[in-house]
Amino acid sequence: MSATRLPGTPRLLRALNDRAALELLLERGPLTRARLGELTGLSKVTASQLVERLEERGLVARVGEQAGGRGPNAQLYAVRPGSAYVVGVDVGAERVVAACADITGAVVSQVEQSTRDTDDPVGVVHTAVVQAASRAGAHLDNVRRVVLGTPGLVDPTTGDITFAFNLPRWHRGLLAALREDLHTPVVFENDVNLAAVAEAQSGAAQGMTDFVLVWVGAGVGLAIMLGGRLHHGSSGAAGEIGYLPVPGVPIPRDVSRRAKPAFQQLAGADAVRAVAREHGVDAPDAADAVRAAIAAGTAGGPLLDELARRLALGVASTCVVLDPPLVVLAGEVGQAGGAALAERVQHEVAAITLVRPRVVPTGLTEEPILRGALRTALDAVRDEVFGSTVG
Amino acid sequence: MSATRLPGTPRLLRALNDRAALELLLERGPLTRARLGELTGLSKVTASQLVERLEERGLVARVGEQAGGRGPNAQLYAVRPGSAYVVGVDVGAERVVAACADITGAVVSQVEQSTRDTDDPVGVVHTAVVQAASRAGAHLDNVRRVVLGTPGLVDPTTGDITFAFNLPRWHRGLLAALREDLHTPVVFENDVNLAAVAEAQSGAAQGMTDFVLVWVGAGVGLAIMLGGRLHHGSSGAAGEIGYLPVPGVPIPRDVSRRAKPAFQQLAGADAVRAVAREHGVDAPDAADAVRAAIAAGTAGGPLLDELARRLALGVASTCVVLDPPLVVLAGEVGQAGGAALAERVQHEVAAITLVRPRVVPTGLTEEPILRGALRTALDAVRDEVFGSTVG
DNA sequence: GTTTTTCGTAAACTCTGCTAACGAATCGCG
DNA sequence: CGCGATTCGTTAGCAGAGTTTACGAAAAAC
Repeated sequence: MSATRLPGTPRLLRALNDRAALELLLERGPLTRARLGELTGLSKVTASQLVERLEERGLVARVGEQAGGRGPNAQLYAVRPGSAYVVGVDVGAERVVAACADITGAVVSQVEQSTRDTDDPVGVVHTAVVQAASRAGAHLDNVRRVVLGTPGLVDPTTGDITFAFNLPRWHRGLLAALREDLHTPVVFENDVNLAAVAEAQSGAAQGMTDFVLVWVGAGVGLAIMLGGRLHHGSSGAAGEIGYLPVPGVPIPRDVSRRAKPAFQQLAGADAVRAVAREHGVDAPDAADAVRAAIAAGTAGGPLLDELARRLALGVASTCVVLDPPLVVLAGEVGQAGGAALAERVQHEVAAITLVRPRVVPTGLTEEPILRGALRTALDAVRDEVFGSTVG
Repeated sequence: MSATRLPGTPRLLRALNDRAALELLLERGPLTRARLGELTGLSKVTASQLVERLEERGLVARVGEQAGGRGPNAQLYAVRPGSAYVVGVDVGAERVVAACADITGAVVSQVEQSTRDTDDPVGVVHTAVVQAASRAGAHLDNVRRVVLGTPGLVDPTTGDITFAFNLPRWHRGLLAALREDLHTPVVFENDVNLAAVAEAQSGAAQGMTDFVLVWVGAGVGLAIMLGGRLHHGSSGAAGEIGYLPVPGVPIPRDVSRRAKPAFQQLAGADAVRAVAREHGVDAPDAADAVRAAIAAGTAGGPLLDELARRLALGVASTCVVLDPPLVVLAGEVGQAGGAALAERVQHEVAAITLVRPRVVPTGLTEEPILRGALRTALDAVRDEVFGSTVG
């Protein structure tokens, strides 16, 4: 009938303040009641009651005393790590890495397994998740969310994988299998998107709310971070820049799963190897080729220039549309290229468009996709456990 | 010292509820105290006190009675139109249109003037603003904001125009001149962005929070609406798709103000006229040429196909990056092309990329830029006058 | 003309946070 | 070593905001 809004009852204040306090405890480490009052803007006595309340709910705990001050020693409080856990998984084609983090974000365990020598890859993933949890000492009931990072597109309405270009077929059964006996939400997320989340948390885009991450590996991909949130697009296909119609490659007039996307053909790992060969660098792996070029110093310049010229076409298209302040180059090739490649791309982009984004290489080496998966899971779980601010 | 957050004091509730009530009064017309209670979720008593408060603040007023019910006639309340005004201006190269709207959004006056026969265009704009206000019966002190829609880029930090491709020089002096004696905020906004705002309010994108608008006129431009808000980009240059590096046009290796942007060369009005001539259609104006092709029925097909093919390159690039659910074609050429052109573009985009956005022509004929300017001004002014929800 | 329903307003209560005051603990200084 | 100065945490009373309950008055229904 009438779309009634959420009322504006006093109870809302509690939720708001409790949430703010918990967020502060996570960000600024253990805090005293008094300090928490200052930071939230609440009075000393209200802050004190708030802590008591959260302690009763089991969300925070006393973790020590702060000596050295003038008056009596203040009690320090922190979020209780054990109040909830999450599991993140990097589901690659050949290996699976799972990790478990507590609600403070501390990574408590990590498991890696190969899927090459098995004929039950779904089982492998499943076991990895369960193992990660158990090694963390987390009861499965206390694992509140599992986020799986994979290549391919995720349908934003169903959460299923809709299009998987070079993705093993078995990923399909994964959601169902995990959801069946883990009584917890399980979600997919695109791997490149997760890498961007990690980059924003502790990589080259630390503290930035707006930037894009260009992934250059076997395929090329793009993650878009706007206002601190990922932009997925209406069908989850935002950032599939492999399909950019760029100059220099014939545009397939009928997109099918067979046709090779234009920009991908120009800048994917296959293309990188081919270009490297033309420049006299022969390596089994695209990233190796790039590293060789960099090691060669001046002699490697022309190869890097050519790669930058190609990448710049896609980066320029992206930047002309979005005008981000920062572009992060990631993926095996992007990482291998380092500052040398990033600088060249930045220069090249500035040459062909008006926008002049900063282009930098990834600042992460250790499992960016996995870290991003954990972070994504944490954000969602904190909303649940701490009580959402918005209703 | 310590970055204290906003407290969570009871007073915040007032602000929240008052704001919600005002918003409802704007959206759902005059309301009784009881109905307002239902819609906000507040109790009858609180809603009643709320109305009283707003009436004292001069923001709402009794506008009648609702007879026909069972009990005593309920009093109807509505937002007082005169509590604030805004002025929007479409600043074109050859003419200026200004309009004044009251805080309810009703357009109260509209003024149009040519800038061709004068050597003081700044004065013309200035006069138009003042006239629009006075004809609306609004005292200048009560005009709380002026939004100027112009071509060119707006620097998000300063609000000044940073880059104006084919923009008369005198726009520079405009901000200063208006701010000098109007004691009110004056801001520039890109005209294409404003068209998108209007389209979302009452055009082809009505009710959509995510879509893009492609402007095809003398130049080509793009406006990006995400989550109901315009995306401007870090330097205000988001959507300058004239600079897209598309196949079929040599990419200028050194972007200067002289060099013609690639996609612009392919799909701007000049290109449209040229293509039309090749197809045997000779018209003084690009939009006329398109209309002629449509009027020609089957015979005009090939021309429209070619235009769609060209436009699709830019639209595809945009959609590959953003994956919007809807693309609106606007501008003189986009409007002239109507459904015939939009359908062809939609088909063509689907052929070269994986994403399949709906492509439709603009649903607005009357001064979209002006309407968008008014709407933009209103959104800001309501935040000020009603008290912002966020602090 | 009576009954029923609804409007608007009081009065009393609940929930939340604030200010003031105070005992207790700790350090600094004579 | 003792006293004063500070700061922690708590208790008590108050102020702001919304809720439930009750009620008189007005309009329609019967």
